[in-house]
Amino acid sequence: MEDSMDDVVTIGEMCETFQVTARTLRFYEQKELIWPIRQGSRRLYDRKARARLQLILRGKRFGFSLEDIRQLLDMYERDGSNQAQLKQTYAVAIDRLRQMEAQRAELDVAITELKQELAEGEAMIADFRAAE
Amino acid sequence: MEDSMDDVVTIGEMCETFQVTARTLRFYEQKELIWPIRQGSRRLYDRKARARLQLILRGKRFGFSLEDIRQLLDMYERDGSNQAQLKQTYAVAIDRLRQMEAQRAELDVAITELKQELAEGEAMIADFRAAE
DNA sequence: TTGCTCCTCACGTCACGTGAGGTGGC
DNA sequence: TTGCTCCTCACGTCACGTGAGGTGGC
Repeated sequence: MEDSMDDVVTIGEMCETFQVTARTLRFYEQKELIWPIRQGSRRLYDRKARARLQLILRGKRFGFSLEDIRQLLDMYERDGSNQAQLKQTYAVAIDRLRQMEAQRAELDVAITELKQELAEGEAMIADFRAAE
Repeated sequence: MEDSMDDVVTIGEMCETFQVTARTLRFYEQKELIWPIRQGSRRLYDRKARARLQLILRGKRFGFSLEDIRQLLDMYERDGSNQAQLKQTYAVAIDRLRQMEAQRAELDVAITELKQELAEGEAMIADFRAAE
C-alpha cells in the first residue's frame, strides 16, 4: 500500500530502457531536469522521473536546449492548465517547428549537392578504370 | 607582375563575403585549415585561402568534422588524382550521405510529431476560448 | 585626440565522454 | 577474494562566443 516505494528502477535499468548513458542521467540531474530518489548514494528512478526523462528526450528530438526543456517542464509541473502559459508554449513550439523545417530544407540541399559530388567522383573512378 | 601579392582581402572582407566571424577564421587557422599571409600581425587572404574556406564551409554543410575536413583537404593538396585516395574519399562520402539521409528521416518524424503536438495545443486553446 | 579595424590571450558555453579511484552487497 | 554495479570528482572534447586590453594608420 506504500505509494512511492514500489516500481523504482536503478540507473542501469534506466540506461537500458531509454538508451542513454549513466553520465547523461547524472548530467540531467545536475541540471535539475530529474530528481531520482536516493537510497544511500544509489539513485532510484520512480514513475515521475521516468515520465520526465521521456519528455526530455522528446524535447531533444525537437531540438530544444536542455535549459528550454527545463523551463517547459517546470512550467507544466506548476500549473498545466494556465492559458497564458499554454499560449506561450505554443508560440515557442511554432518557432521551433519553423527552424526544423528550415533545417530540413538545408539538409535536402546538402544531400542533393553531395549526391552530385558523388556522381562526379564515380565518373572519375570509371575513367581510372578505363585507362588501365 | 608580382604573383601572390595582388588580389588579397582582409579578415573583415572575408567575414562579409563568407558570412563567418573573425573568430571562426582565426579558429580555422589555429586548426591548420587555412594559412593566410601575414602583413605584420594582420592577416591577408589570397585566392588559395579563399578557395579552401569555400571547401571547408561546404564540408561543414555535409556534416563533416573540422578534423575530417582538414584531412580531406590535405589529401587533395598533395596529389589530387591518386586513385586509392579518390576511392577512399568516395567511401567516406557515401557513408556521410547515409548518415545525412538517416538524419533527415529522424527530422521528418520529429516534425510530424511536433505538428501533432501543436494540433493538440490548438484544440486546448480553442477549448479555453469556448469556455470564456 | 578620436574612430576604426585588427590583434592576442584566455575563460566561457553546450552536452556530454572518459578515466581515476573508491564503495557495497552478492 | 573476485565481480559487478554504482558512486564522486574532475579534466577533455568540439566549434566556436565573448570580453579584456592593446596596436596601427587614416
